[in-house]
Amino acid sequence: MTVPPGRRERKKAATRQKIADTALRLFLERGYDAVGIRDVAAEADVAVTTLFSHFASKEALVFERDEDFEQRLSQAVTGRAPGEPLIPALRREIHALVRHCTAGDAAPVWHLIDQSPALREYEESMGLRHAESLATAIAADPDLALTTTACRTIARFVIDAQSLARAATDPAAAVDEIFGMIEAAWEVACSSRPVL
Amino acid sequence: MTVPPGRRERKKAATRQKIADTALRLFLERGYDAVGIRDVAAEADVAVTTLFSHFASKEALVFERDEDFEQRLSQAVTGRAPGEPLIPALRREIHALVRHCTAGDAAPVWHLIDQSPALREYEESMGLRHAESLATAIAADPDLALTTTACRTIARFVIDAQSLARAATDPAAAVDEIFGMIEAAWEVACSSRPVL
DNA sequence: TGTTAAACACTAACCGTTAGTGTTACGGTC
DNA sequence: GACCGTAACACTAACGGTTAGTGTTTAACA
Repeated sequence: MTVPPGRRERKKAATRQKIADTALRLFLERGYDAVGIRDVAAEADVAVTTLFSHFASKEALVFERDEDFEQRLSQAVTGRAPGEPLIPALRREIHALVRHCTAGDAAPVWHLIDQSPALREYEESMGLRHAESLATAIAADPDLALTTTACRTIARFVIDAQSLARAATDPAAAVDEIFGMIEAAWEVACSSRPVL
Repeated sequence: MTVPPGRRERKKAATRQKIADTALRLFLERGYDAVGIRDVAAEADVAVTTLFSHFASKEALVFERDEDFEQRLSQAVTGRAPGEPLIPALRREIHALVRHCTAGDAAPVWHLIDQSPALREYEESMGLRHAESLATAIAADPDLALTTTACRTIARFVIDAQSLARAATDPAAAVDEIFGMIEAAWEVACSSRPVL
């Protein structure tokens, strides 16, 4: 894991990165729908099958780093300071994520996403995956001891917050507004906990 | 609108219905992935292009009546008794929808959906559309006067409730549990309303 | 009755994706 | 240092959903 990876793995990672970079460049230049898989493969100088051995779908080329999202959310739960309440920790994380999407160098990519129905649909479905893994992280916390349904619900709400805030005119304010609502939902879930 | 439709429209509706029925029968018999569009078209005795002039995609064949969902949700808001609070009205509607999905003659169809990733993804994306139209209905109620963000948030939560409850072991109990949380979120949204 | 628009049909293709089949090239082992 | 197993990569050919292009029939309406 921590030892310097062999040439083979370096080459593999390089190929993957070259494909992803090429794809993103072409998508930004010409638009997502105007670029075919065969174009990307040719420009990256790999075979189509090679491309699909690195990425599960055309959409996955755009969401190359989506596992980071998933991990960051889970770690906001599992890695928070002892005794720190859950919702503020999540709120901080969502603030950071939304900022990352609406400003900074990732913004053009999100602009691309907003314009392609296929990408938006894929993003939603990613969101569900993230919500499920977040729910698992919440359910695993012994300090909380909530219903499965309550964990899943809160997780969904948090993902909704990210998605809704991105679309709002003032994203940061929207995060706060929605998290006010989530906080209240959270307290209901805690107070009707099965075993106190 | 209310006059008896002409022969042309009756024929069109009949063709559409025949396609939908044939598709659903084949899907239930052989499984969604094992049936191709060309199979459905041949069995319904229409051309493939005709099929696609009635349905936008293969998945849409399964969710033939999804506009009913959308309308029922909006009507639960706009058509509720004067003075009736919003959330209980929505809770009733979601209870009915969840019951319809988990029991009754629609249950086999939902079993089909649960087993196909393509159908699940399509359903989510339908859910977003439903949430957006529900949000519009909520925003249009002059008694409420909420932020756009608050309306969208509540609408999403309600759609989440439907989706989460369907997957729970006791769907009806899950609806109540989640709506307890939604009610709390709702009150926060109301109390921090822009103009009282 | 004739005009027009819409429903329908057919062919042929496009595009994402995958199966099948080899061909390298690297890493670990003797 | 030669050897073997394996994983990355390549190539062809196809499959399945979807659409463009081009007619042909049918029914509403003047």
